[in-house]
Amino acid sequence: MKASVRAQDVASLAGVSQSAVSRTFTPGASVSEDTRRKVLAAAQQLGYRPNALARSLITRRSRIVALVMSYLENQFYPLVIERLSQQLQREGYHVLMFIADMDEAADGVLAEILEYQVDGIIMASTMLSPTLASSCAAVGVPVVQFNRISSLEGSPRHTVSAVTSDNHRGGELAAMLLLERGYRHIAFLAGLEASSTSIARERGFAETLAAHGLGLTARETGHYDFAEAQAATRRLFRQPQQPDALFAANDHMAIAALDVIRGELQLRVPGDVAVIGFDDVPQSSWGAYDLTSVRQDLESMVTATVSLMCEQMQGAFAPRNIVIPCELVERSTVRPRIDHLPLTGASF
Amino acid sequence: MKASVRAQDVASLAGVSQSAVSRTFTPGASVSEDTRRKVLAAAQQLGYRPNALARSLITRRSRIVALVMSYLENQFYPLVIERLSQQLQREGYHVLMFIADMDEAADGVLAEILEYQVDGIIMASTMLSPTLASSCAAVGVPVVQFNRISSLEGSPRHTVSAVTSDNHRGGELAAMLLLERGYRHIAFLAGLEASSTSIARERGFAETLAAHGLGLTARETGHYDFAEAQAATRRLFRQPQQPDALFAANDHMAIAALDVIRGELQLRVPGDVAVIGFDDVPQSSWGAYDLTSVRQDLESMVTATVSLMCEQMQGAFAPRNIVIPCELVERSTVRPRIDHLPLTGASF
DNA sequence: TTGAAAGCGCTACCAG
DNA sequence: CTGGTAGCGCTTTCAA
Repeated sequence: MKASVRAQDVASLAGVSQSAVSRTFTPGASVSEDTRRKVLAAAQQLGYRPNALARSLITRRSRIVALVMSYLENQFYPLVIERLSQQLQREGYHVLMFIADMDEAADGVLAEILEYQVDGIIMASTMLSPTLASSCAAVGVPVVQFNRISSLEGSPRHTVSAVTSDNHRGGELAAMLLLERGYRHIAFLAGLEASSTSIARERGFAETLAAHGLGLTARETGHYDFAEAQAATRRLFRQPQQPDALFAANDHMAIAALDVIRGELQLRVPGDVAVIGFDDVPQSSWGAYDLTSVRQDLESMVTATVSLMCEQMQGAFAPRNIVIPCELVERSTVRPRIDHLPLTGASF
Repeated sequence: MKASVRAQDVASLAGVSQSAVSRTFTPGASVSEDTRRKVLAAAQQLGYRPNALARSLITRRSRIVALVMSYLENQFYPLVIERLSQQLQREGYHVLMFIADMDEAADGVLAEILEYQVDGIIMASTMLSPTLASSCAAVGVPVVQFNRISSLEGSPRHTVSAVTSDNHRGGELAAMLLLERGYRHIAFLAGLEASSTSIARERGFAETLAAHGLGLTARETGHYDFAEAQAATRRLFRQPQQPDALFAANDHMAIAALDVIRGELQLRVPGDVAVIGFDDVPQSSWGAYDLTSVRQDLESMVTATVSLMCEQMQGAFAPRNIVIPCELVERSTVRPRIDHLPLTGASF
């Protein structure tokens, strides 16, 4: 059934040595135009394709990058997969995909990945345990975290590279917008307590409020999950002091909140309540939501991740963090500025 | 930097032969409990992990399955990735991910995949050209198509296995619901003209209408794209005879249509217009849409795909098509039955 | 049950 | 530029 054409077969047919065949398929090797033609013809005739596994065994480079991910329900991540694999493909790498649970460290999974001699590992929306990080370092496999940074508690040796948005700044932008538009009872809907992104966004947000003499009216955790975010929203609005604005750690939860606020609580957005999300996923621009959001620059993040990865795969570099600016995208879930209205409280 | 522990190193430390190490890591090989213990201890100490590439070279099974996909914008497919890789992982396989363009055959990409000696290829939302299909067959790599079947024009030799929903039946269900609820000016929003799913859904839909003496009031193509589906919807409603119901080839386009119908055209749903989608993606149950849809049984489809794939990887089987039933999920974009209203036209 | 030896298909290093 | 030769790390005979 399976023919399995080897380089030797091609060599025999072409009347050259097996080495010549190898060279023909190695970019930048020295082969005469004549041999090259003969080899290519023979290869074509036999349907020969070099065996990447055998090649990797000797070159010690598999040209495979592992992508560990969870939480595909959030549309942001599918887009990451798409752009990341396209860009990696362009660099000659292939993506070995792994799905991990969102909240647990991906150790079990990664041990297995290592057997495939991957040239690098990209971790998105997943935590890398310090143990695993060091074992990757020991084997010399570069790791880049996407949209999450290592907790600061670990020793420096265990720190790994990361690409993130400027989440802190994003939180600031959200807070400034709400303050400017006159909202004063402001709530935050967190993602996962341990998530570095959620923490940074909240910090930037709360610090900016505090700088203007405001605290968080309420705060709940939605675990980045739609149903849980809905439940959290209900709790938020069950307080005696109802919020007049809500900042969610991502769009996915902001949309869940919008459904509760408009559908169940019968409140108007942005009249009664303002809502801001984070990510700017495609769904946020859908007509029925039209969500104001802090956009993550997916394209730049992916580009940075790929170049950081390539850089680390070239040689051993010190871990590096790349921070991508993010920007506010105004839609209709925060009321527009009304210039003739005097602002109460702090000035801007 | 890179230690690269080999079986030989473990053998030396454990004081056994390298073969013994190999056997220890080969399930079902005959090793004494004593040697096994010594090997495991040494392996642990050195941090040894078998090299899967070297293993594959000799066993001729890489335990890698290629997943070729496009069109991740439609939330259905990220979920497919998630479930598929989880189930494949459970069977001991790993997923090599490829993103292909939606409308072009995935030939370039697949030629590359073949070099990695994948044990099988799963194609989702992508077409496999007959040329490529036969070249896979020649190499003996099983191919399973997910949610798409080969065009019937190809010679039987080039037919490959496929898993689909019962799309024809799904179209029937949609038509029956609209007829029953008294809609009579019914339009269809197609996906891609060449897409087997879109074709089957339309056929089941149109045939059922025809059986009740009705034709399609209008028909446009949205190319499975949000913006294009919106444009197509505008064209649909620009006709002299405005539709009072719309069936879209998938939810993604149905949602795009809903935005246009409600937001731009200021029509009420389901009062003025009914909308039905296909897939039942999570977004369809979001409060702002609450879309009536034909549900594809993702879980069953994935399970069928995995078992079909495994079956083919065991030995050469004849190509097989598995069809999974689908079911109607009623939400609020089609008006409820009103029993006391006499139905006009055909009876049910 | 064990160890020695023969490759899997390829690249890389030699002389020529 | 070319062909021989020596492995990459592993599994799998084959004798012991």
